[in-house]
Amino acid sequence: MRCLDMEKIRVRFAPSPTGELHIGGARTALFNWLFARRYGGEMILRIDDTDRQRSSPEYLKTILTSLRWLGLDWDEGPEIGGNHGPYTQSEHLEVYSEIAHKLVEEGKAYLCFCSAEELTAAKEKQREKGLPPRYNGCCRNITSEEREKRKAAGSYIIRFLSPEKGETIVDDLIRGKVTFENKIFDDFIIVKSDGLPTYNFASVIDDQNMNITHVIRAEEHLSNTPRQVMIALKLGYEVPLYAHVPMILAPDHSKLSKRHGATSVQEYRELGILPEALLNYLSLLGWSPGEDKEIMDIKEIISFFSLERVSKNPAIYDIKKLIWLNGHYLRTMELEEVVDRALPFLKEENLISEEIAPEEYEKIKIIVDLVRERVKTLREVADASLYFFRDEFEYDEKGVEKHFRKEGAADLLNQISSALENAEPFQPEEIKEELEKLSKKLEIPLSQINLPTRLALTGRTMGPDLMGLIAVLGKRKAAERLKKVIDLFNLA
RNA sequence: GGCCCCUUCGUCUAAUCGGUUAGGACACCAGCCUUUCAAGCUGGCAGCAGGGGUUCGAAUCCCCUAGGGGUCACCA
Repeated sequence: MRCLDMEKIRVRFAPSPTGELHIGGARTALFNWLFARRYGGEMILRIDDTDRQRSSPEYLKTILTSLRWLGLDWDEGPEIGGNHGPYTQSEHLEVYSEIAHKLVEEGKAYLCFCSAEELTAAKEKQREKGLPPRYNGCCRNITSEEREKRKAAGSYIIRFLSPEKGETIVDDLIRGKVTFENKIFDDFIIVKSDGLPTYNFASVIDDQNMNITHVIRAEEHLSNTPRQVMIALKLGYEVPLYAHVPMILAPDHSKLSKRHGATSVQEYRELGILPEALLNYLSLLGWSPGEDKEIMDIKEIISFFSLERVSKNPAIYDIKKLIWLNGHYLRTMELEEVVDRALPFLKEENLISEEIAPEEYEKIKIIVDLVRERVKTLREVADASLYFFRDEFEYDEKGVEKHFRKEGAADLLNQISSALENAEPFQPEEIKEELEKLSKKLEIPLSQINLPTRLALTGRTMGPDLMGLIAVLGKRKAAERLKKVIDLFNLA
């Protein structure tokens, strides 16, 4: 057990670059980061890329990008270095190999020459018999002479010699002491036939060499932990403190996967979710500040965070709450902040050009302010403001049927056009006055005027404040659009 | 199947040592506001998995059952 008063807290997030950063990984990264920041510790980023087949530099890049986008930084790791590098496992493979062979020399591990096919066949048999699939230990007692001969002849793997008696206890900060009987473990593999270490092995060595004090990771690793503890003990390492945080599950209670829709940080970013909202939401999955407080900025989350308040049970991930939170952030953030983040989405939809003149920016600001009350994502900002930037758009069919396809529609639209003509200056207040005047003159309710106006100007039956909308559009465009629908729908 | 973890409204969660009308949030429903739609405000619906103990008293402690999840890979 570690003596924590004497050393600085050091935690690590160790993704393997075999996919994008998903929501579960992001939450694990977040909890590590919060723990480090809360207690003045250090956050290390390590890349666990010992799976040659599935790891790729592209995935690594998106993971780093996602972490940075979320605002989770690291004190040591890829791209910034540190005193405990290299921070990518594939860059110091000799270390693992050396230690593995040392264990073999000491009789704590041994070479196994069984082929992958033989092993899977044997396991299949055991499964059929209803027995747990275990390695039968057939290479345990090969003589050193025989070993050298076969070693020269072909590839081999290295297995850890598991103790047959006793128990291994994992002291978990969240779950308490968890006891495993040693006899349930078979001689698991620590070095694969390609010479690369397995996760359980490499991880233990790196945690030691990087001086990791707390291993905070998802609960799926709890069952692996005794193996790691056994290795650490055999190697004479200090065992770090563990904290296994609950899993994040899909709404159908299964493990989160592609078929559950957006699961990666990157996808949420593209959907127009704000990092602030995602971080806030993620922090609430398996943790709570202990009071009725849910909307928190990152500083507050750090100040409230503690592992004692992390819950034990898995959390089912509910996108509705994330979306709601995002909407909340969208309408409470500084307007300019929202505008700046919406800009890329507007560009992507080809609503604005790459370069924006200052006066155009001011106009966009007014537009974003107008629509942000009723959208929940940045992407929706683009959709909701489409007709401000384009003159061509669809008209809501039901709306057309209801407000245009009737006697006197053309006349009404013309009257509205004239009324708007009189609004001077062309500002919401004045526009409203003119439309109200028209409503009185025609002796019809204001809504009978507003609805067709909105439809003619935007193609939609709902949207932001009509007067504000008309003002932004401008007198000329408003008149053009009102006239246009008369021809377009052949109104009488 | 073996082992391990978990179990409070549909969902995320609160309830420090056992004593609360079991609290908040999302979602849902209703009302208010209103030029539409939202937003906002107000109110409502809804939960201690089940069964045994221990105790004056249990969501909270113990046991059993059930359910969910994880793991048992030359993946991490």
